[in-house]
Amino acid sequence: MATTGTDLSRMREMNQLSIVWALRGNPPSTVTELAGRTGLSRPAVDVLVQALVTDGWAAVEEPGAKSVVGRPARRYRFRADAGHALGIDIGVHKILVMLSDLEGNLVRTVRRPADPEADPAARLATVDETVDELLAAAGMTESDIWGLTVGVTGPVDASGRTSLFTPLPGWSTADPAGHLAGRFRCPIQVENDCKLAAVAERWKGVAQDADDIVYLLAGIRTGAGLILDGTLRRGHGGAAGEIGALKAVRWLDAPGHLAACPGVPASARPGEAAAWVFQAAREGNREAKTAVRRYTRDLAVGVAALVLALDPEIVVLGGGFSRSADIILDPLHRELTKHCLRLPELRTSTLGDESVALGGLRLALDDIDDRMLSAELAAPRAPRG
Amino acid sequence: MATTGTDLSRMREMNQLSIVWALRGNPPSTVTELAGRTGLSRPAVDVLVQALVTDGWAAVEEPGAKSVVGRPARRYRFRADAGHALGIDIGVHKILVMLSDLEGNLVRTVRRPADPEADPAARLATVDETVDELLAAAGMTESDIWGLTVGVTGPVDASGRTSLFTPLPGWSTADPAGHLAGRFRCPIQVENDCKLAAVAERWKGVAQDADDIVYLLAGIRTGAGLILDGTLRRGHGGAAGEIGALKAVRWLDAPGHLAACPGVPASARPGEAAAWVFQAAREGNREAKTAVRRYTRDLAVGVAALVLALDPEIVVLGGGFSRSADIILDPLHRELTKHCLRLPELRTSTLGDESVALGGLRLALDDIDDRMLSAELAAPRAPRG
DNA sequence: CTGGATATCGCTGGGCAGTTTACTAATTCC
DNA sequence: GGAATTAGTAAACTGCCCAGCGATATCCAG
Repeated sequence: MATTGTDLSRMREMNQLSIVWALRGNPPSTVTELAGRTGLSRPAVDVLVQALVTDGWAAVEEPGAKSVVGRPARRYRFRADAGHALGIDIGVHKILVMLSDLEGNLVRTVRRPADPEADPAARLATVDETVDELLAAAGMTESDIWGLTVGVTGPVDASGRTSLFTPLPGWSTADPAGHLAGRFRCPIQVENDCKLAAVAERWKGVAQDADDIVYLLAGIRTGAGLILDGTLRRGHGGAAGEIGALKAVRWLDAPGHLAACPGVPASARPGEAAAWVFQAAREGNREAKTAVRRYTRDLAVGVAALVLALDPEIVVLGGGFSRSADIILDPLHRELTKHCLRLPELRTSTLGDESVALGGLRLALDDIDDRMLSAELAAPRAPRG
Repeated sequence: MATTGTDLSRMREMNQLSIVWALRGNPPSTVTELAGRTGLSRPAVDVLVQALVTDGWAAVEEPGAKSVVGRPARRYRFRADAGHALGIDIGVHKILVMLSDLEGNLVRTVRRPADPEADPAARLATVDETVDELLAAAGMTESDIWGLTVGVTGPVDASGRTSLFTPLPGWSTADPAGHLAGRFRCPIQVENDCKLAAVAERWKGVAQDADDIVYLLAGIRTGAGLILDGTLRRGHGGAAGEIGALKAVRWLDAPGHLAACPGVPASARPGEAAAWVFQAAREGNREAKTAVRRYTRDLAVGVAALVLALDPEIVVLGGGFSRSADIILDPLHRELTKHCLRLPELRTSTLGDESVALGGLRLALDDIDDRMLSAELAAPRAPRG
């Protein structure tokens, strides 16, 4: 930890930054309020915030005759619309793109269906179309986007590829980052979908209060994303959370218990079959209940392995099957009790299928913050990848 | 992240701190060298380092006629002996206490045998005697110790107890922190032995270059300690790494394969039996080799679970059996290849049975740094727990 | 033994950032 | 309309770092 020395100019930069942090996420603030939040004196805040205004980071709101005594104060707000971020979920069945401003306020969402059998080129073409539609609807161009994250299935290596494995056909050689770099000059991240969903749960989901989270994707696929000490755990090769690959953990076969349940309509697609079984179990069907019990039993081994390895505060149940959490949660809890030393809290995701794109947004915003705000504070401008 | 504003005095403090970091771990340095390391100007460093001298953090070394041209420079050194730290390993068979200065230089080590069957009171009495002997030999008193860490077996909760389980008889209700707080007024930490060993491997062992480490304690007991992103991973309830509790992971039974090997002398104690088997396997004994293969097969399941969950850079093989790494490493590597997606590097610990106390030292020193150096820089004084 | 080369030491003036203090401006309450 | 309250602004003040200069100490060549 080679701390480097500081001089006056750096100090001013830091104070300007501290004002940005005090402005962001708060309603338009007066100089006095900012002075209170930052610990700086009023004159100092005044000078700094005016510099932020001329730089384009902040905007003045003239006082709107508030019902307070004393002279009404000018209010300053962070110009969250100075830049925007994209979260792109490249799923098996859908492409979902979300647009937010610098404060993370959602501006627009566009969703398109995707053919599960589509090859990478076709899938990326759909991504392009979806992005086109969203940008057009929002009245923006590529240069308005300061950062974006792509969520894909399978572990993502340092180059943004999913070389180890992925359920998307042909995707192990696809290069989504390279493809998008042709359009976007901003930093582009590619990340595993479970990891992004975990990030989303901590940002806007049911795990906002926790620093140590195991996110469980329970659906036709089974996977996990880890947040430790409040930051996403990627793993040295990007493959953290892939406990399902262990043979003793039967995550690959687990959903098969549901599909193999007697009575499932022969015409049902995988997702429908599971939904049928959960509904049947809800209605008391004995065989369905057995299938669910077998499923959760297999699911629990992997969760227990993660819980024992990491001792998290919360396990979040997400993915398509989390809609049937009322059926899954109890047997899962019982199974985990058998395996674990210390049982973490079990919560059910409420973000639905937007969690991956949301987590992508958060990661893109974090990256923007790292580049724009921590280093130096120039005029607002899209960072270059 | 509510960054707080900064003023001149804080800036000076930060610069003084950066000089402390530039002094520590380096040979006595000239003002010019410090200026180069910190990026500050020579006059600034001069003033700050002189303040450090009057505060007692630094000492002047008059120039010793060096073979350089030009006027010989005064050299300043960090007064690492201003305070000291203790690392205490409360093991099943031994009590080991290590003393270091603020730079982590070992000053003295004292070891005493412990009765495996001793109750907590007797064990803590042995700890007291060992500490007494060490302090007397070093010519110090309790007030010279600024921080200490106790290593024990079993997961440690927030209060410093091992309430979940521990192989030390009666220890689940023992309170080593409370006991030592009667003597020492400095901060006292209690931590799991595997976790401390992991810290030691990153500090002075074979994993100094890695940020993501799984430490495997392979001995009569089996356990693990995790370092992620360069910091010890404790877990929300202090039970991270306890993957051995999973039934599918046969860590409890694994060493039994060695003890049960045909041909082991009936009189051998557990540790001796394992050593006998490893030696026999080395000499080509077929049954011993089978026992070792069975042992590593069981061991590998748990390691694979940790590797798949965390995707570390390095797995360090430590514990008593690591002396026979030549026999274990190959079959372990083969088994891991079967289970894992991406195989981390496998290394063997070289720290021996001092790793727990060493890791305790590192944790105590980190705590001292956090309290003394990051916050404010008063005159050197032992922090209060 | 002496003078030059070299690098540190110690000092001084300049600039900058934030604080304190004081004063003026704008609004509400009575 | 005046008192009370709060915001905006300007000045003086303090503290810190930096650039630059002369003084100092040592080595080395002749």
